[in-house]
Amino acid sequence: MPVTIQDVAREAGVSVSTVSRAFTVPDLVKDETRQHVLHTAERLGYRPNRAARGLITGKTGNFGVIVPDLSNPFFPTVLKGVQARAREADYAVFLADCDENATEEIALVQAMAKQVDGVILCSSRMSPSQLERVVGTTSLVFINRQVRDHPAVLMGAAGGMRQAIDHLAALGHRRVAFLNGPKASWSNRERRRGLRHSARYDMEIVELGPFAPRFEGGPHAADLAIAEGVTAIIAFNDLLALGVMSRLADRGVSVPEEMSVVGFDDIPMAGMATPPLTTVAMQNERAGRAAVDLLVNLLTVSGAEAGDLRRELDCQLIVRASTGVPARS
Amino acid sequence: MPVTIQDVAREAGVSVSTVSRAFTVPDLVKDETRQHVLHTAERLGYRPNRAARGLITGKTGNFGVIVPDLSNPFFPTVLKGVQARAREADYAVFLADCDENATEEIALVQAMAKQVDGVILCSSRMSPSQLERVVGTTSLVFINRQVRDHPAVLMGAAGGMRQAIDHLAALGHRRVAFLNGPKASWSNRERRRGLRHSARYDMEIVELGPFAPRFEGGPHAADLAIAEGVTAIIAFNDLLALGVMSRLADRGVSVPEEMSVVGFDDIPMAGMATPPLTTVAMQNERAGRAAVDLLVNLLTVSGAEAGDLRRELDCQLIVRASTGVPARS
DNA sequence: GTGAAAGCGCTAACAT
DNA sequence: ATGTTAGCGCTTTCAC
Repeated sequence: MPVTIQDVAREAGVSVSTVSRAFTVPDLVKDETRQHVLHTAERLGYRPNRAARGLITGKTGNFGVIVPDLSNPFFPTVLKGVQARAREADYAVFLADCDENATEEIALVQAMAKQVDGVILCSSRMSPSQLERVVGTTSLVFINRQVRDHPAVLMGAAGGMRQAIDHLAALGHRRVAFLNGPKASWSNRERRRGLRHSARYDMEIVELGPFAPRFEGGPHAADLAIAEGVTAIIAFNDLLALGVMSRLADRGVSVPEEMSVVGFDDIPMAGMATPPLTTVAMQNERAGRAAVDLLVNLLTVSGAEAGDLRRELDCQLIVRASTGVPARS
Repeated sequence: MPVTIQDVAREAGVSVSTVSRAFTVPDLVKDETRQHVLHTAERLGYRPNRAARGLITGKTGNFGVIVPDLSNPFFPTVLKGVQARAREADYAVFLADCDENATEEIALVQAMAKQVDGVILCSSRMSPSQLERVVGTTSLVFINRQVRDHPAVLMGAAGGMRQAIDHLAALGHRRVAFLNGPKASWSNRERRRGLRHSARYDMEIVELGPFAPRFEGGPHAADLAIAEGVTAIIAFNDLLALGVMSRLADRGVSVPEEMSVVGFDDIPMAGMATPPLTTVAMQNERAGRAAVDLLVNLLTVSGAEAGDLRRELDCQLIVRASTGVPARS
């Protein structure tokens, strides 16, 4: 029932090779013939079967993306960028959600491998040894994870973290909590690194956690932070920050008058809908696009010298409301 | 470089047909042989090439999902359900974002068609005539869209809307605004329908919009609603509601003391992080799973009699905080 | 119960 | 510039 290349060839009165060439190497067929073939194909509603094509070329025109958890709004924003860029580059994308489970993640890469030219691993939860096992299965590009010299898009936290610290310091905060995210998370290490790098003699940092990077992790984290007597909280991400704020409200601690809260990630909605939450905006969508660029480049280029394999994106503090209230200290 | 069925056959000392059978029709090969083959395959790390298989069977083991906008947090939650159920049924999923653009949507369906066994169209933005054009391209299952007798998962709004209306009435509200979403949206029609169906003699409904179902649409909507002198606002969805609340805060109108706000969709974060927002929770994840069930059923069953083609999910009002403040009226 | 061979839709040599 | 042929990795008759 589907229209094949044979059908088009027969209808157009040429050989299949000519039809094939009209699509893949247009320059090799006479202008007039090509027009005719293309027109016939259009009329018949022919669309090349990429799977069949891939069988012989070894290229599928697809790639995969694996994210830890779709219900974490951070990932859809990255995906949005991936999607947009993928279509521009004429790639179709397989999506999978590994549910924060490294074993699942491996299985998914392997399941996808044969149907894709490469896979983008978003905030991979795999251990280094697990990672080694999948490397080589297919072309890999990482987002927010550094694996030896593999291509990666890294969303740095140094700039945003420094801004956050300076901001809080300027408001008079002297004792601040940092709520750790997942310990296997590169982003968490990166944020801690930024934190240490921005250390100030006049500010004490209390590290808490790790906590699940979700709303549900917030309440407990808030209780611990309050018990520590801090006047400001820097949460691993917005979701956690939101959970924290919810608990603070329940306990009658007002933000930002009594407690300043800072979150990471760019979930514009979070900060906009909850103005006292100050956030460090990440360039999620751009990261998604960059990852596709890297992958396409990797697959296109001769291979040996693949140009820059690493893309670093920075981030920026966004103060939406009156976090500008000095700590009572 | 990849391990093929040939490699396994050679290594196991059997023919390719036997290997193939060991995987697809295990009963047809002797127990002992099968064990040996499967073991060898495992050892070599062989994974059948689904594309090649699909070429001959006509089934790819993949399906596609198209959503209007990944940055609308409603869709990722549905996707989460789709993903979970897809993996259980051993399907891989193609994802595409049509950017609220019907023309894109058509193109995406056609582009996917050859690589999938079916497509799930989530809140399709296509016009009826556009829809007719893609029907027949591949098996289609709709979410929140009714197209003749095509399989669909419908998230009804009647129950939730009635609860919302009764709730607001009980609080003493007599003049309530409904902020319309996209006019091509089935969900919007469904919600309006629920609204009319729940009409009360003691309550006046002011319809406004349509507005984009996004945070950005809220501020303007809020201004119009205030100008209309309503004491409560029912927004098409949570995103819009959040935008409304943001504007209300800017204008010094406190929620819920001076204005009650109700949103739709299940973006748990929205209501949890912003307690004065009352929401009607939809069963997004379940809808995603149901859609996959429908599709799998459609592809598996003999075809003629495909069982139930429609799944209706209901919704429920969630009052998280003190919306329980009577209108001053 | 197992093997040999044909062929799915397509592209890439190799002719012409 | 175009046609012919041989497969890509797999399933599926058809023999044995």
